[in-house]
Amino acid sequence: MTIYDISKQAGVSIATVSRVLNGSSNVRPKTRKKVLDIIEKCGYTPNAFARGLGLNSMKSIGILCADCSDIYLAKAVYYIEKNLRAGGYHPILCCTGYDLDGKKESLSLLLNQHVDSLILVGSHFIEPDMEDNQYICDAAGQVPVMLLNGIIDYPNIYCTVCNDFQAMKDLTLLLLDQGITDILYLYNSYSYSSIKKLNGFRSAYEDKGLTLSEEYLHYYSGMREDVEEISDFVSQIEKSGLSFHAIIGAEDILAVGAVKYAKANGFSVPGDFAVMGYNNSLITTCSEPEITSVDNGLEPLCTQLVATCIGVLNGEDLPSKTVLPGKIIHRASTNTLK
Amino acid sequence: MTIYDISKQAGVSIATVSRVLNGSSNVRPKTRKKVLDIIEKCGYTPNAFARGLGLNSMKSIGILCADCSDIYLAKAVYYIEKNLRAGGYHPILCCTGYDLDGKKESLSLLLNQHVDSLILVGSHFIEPDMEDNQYICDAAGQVPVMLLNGIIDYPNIYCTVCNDFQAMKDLTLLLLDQGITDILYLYNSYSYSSIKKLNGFRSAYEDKGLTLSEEYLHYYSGMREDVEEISDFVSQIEKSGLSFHAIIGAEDILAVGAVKYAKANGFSVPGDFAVMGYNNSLITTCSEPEITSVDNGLEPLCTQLVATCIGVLNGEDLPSKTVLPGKIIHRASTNTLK
DNA sequence: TTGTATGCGTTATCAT
DNA sequence: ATGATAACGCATACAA
Repeated sequence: MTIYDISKQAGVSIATVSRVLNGSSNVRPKTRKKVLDIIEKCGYTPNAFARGLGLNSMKSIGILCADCSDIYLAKAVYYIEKNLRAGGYHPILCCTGYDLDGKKESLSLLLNQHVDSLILVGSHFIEPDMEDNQYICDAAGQVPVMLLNGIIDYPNIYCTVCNDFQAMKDLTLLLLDQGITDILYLYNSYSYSSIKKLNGFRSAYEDKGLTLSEEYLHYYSGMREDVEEISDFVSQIEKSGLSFHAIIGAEDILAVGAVKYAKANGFSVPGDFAVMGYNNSLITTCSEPEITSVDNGLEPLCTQLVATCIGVLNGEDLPSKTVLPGKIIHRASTNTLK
Repeated sequence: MTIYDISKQAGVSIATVSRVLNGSSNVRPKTRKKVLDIIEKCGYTPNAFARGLGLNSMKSIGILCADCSDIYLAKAVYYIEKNLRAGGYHPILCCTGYDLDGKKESLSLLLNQHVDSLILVGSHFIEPDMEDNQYICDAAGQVPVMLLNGIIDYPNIYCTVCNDFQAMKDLTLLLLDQGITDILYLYNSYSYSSIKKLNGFRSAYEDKGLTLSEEYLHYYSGMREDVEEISDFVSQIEKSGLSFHAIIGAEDILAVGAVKYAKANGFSVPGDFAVMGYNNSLITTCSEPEITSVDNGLEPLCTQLVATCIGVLNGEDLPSKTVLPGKIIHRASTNTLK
C-alpha cells in the first residue's frame, strides 16, 4: 500500500495525495475529502523511511544517558520521553555506561541514525577536562545538542540546569544556622553537578565566616547502590576519630547509607546527628526515619529542556542556558522544619 | 557525502562501494582496500534513511513500557537496551502509561515507524479480557512481538516469563512451614504476573491442606509509590480487627509500606510479624530492617528475550514461550534463613 | 570481479 | 488546483 495505490483509487496524482497528507492548503475541499476517505478505508500510512529520505528527518531524537536503570536518570528519561512524544518526536534511547569511550561510541551511533537532535541526560556527561568534551562540540556541528544538568558553552549546545550550588548551600545553611558545624559531607562523583554541590557546601561555611576542615569531605568510590557498603564506609570514618553532628549525602543513596550506619550502631537520627540527602528520590521515604532532601525539580527541568529542543528545531532563537531553582523537602531525619 | 562521491574518488562504481560496505566477498582485495581507504579518509557513513528505504529496515526495535521511571521497569528497559545494542539494533522507547488507549496508540506509533519488532515490557500489557489484547495480536501480523512477563498464545508472539507462581508459592511455604498461617497478602495490580503470584499464594495453602480466608487478601489502590499511604492502608486493615503474623507484598513497595506501618506502631519486624516483598529491588535494602524478597531474575529474563527477538528476526525457529525460575533472597525482615 | 540500471516511497519543483 | 517528474541515497538483479 503506497501513495500510488491511493492516487489511483482516488483518481488523482500522487502529488495531490501528498498535499492532502501534509495539510497543504492548495487542495479543493472535495478532492481532499475523496482522498482522505480512501486513505481511511485502506488504513494507509506513509512509509516512514521514504519520508525520512525525502525530508532528511524521521523526527527522531537521541537520548543519551549513562544508565537508565538509575532511579534518578530513569525519571529524567521518563519526563523527556513524554514531552518529546507530545511534540511528535520519537526518542531513541542509548544507555552509554559511565566511561568516556562508551559515550563517544553511543553518540556516534545515534548521529549515524540521523537523529534530529541529541539530549544528554545527567551531569556525568561533562568531563572535568574540556578536551574530553570535544566530541560533544563536534556533534553540535551536526545537530543541536541539549544538556540536562551540565554546561558547555559552545554554539548549538543548549543547557538546562538546576541551581545545585544554591540548593546545597541553602541545605547546609539550615544546619549551620542551628549551630551544627561539624558536618560530614559524602559524595560519590566528580561530575559537573557534584562539583557545584560541593562548592555550595563550602560557600555556606564562607558565608558564615566559618572554616571548613577538609577532613569532613569524604569521597565514596564503592558500589553505587550498595547501602551496606556505604554504611561501612561511614563507620570507617567515625572509627578514624572524626566526630560529627550531621551527614549530608550528595546523593540520596549516600544519606540512606548514613541512616543505616546510625541504626547499625545505635545512634538516633536526628538526635545524635542529622542526615540530609539530595534528589528527593523514592528511597528517601523508604528509609526510617525518612530523609530531608533537595527536590531539584526534575520535571520542570525536563519540560524546559524539551521545549528548548523542539523550539530550536523549529528555528526559534532561544537562550542557550536555563537555570531553575531547587527546593528543600523537610523530613524526619533533620530538625529543620520550623 | 554520498556513495557516489566515494565511487568517483575511488574510480569504481557505486555497486562496488556498496559491496565493500556490506562485506560482499566478490570484491578484489586491492579494490576493497582502495575503497575502504577513501571511506576512512572522508569519514563517510551510509545514509540510514536511504538504507532503510532500500532494505525496509533500519534495525530499530520498539520498546513499550508503561512507565520507565518505575524502578523495576527501568531495570528491564536497561537490560533490554543493552542487549539490543549489542545485537546491532536501535531501541525506540515508548512509555505508554497504564491505560489501554495509551498502549494502543503507542504501539501504532511504533508500527508506523517501521520498527523490526516490538518488545512489550511488563505484565501490565496483558489485559484480563482477551479481547483487549487483540491489538497486540494484530501487531504480530506485521512484526514479531516479544512479551516480558506476559503470555499470549498467538502466532508470532514470543513470551519470556518468570515463574512467579512457583516463586510466590515457595515464599509462602517458608512461612507456612514455620507455622505462620495468618499472612496478610497485599497486592496492587491485576496484571498477569499479579494473578500468577496470588495463585501461588493460594496454592501454598492448598498444598498444606489449609484453608485461606479471603479477608487476608487486600488490594491497595492508592498512589503507587506513596509509602506513607501504604502504611496507613495496613493500619486500617489492622484496626478493622484482622490479626496477622506476616505480611507479603506482591511488590516491594508494599512490603516497605508494611515495615513503615510496623515502625509507626511500635511493632518489631520480624518479631511481631514477618515481612516479605517481591522483585528484590533497591528499596528492599533501603528499608530497616532489610526485606526478604524474590529476585525474579530480570537480567537473564531480558537477555533471553532479546536473544529470541534477534533470533526470530534472523529467521530462526524458536520456542514461543520461555519460563525462568525466581529466587528467594533472605533478609532480616523474616526468620527464614536457616 | 565489476558496472549499469532500476526500484524503494516519499517530498518538492516545476509546469499547466 | 492539479499533474508530471526529478531528486533523496542506497541495494541489487542483471549484464558484461
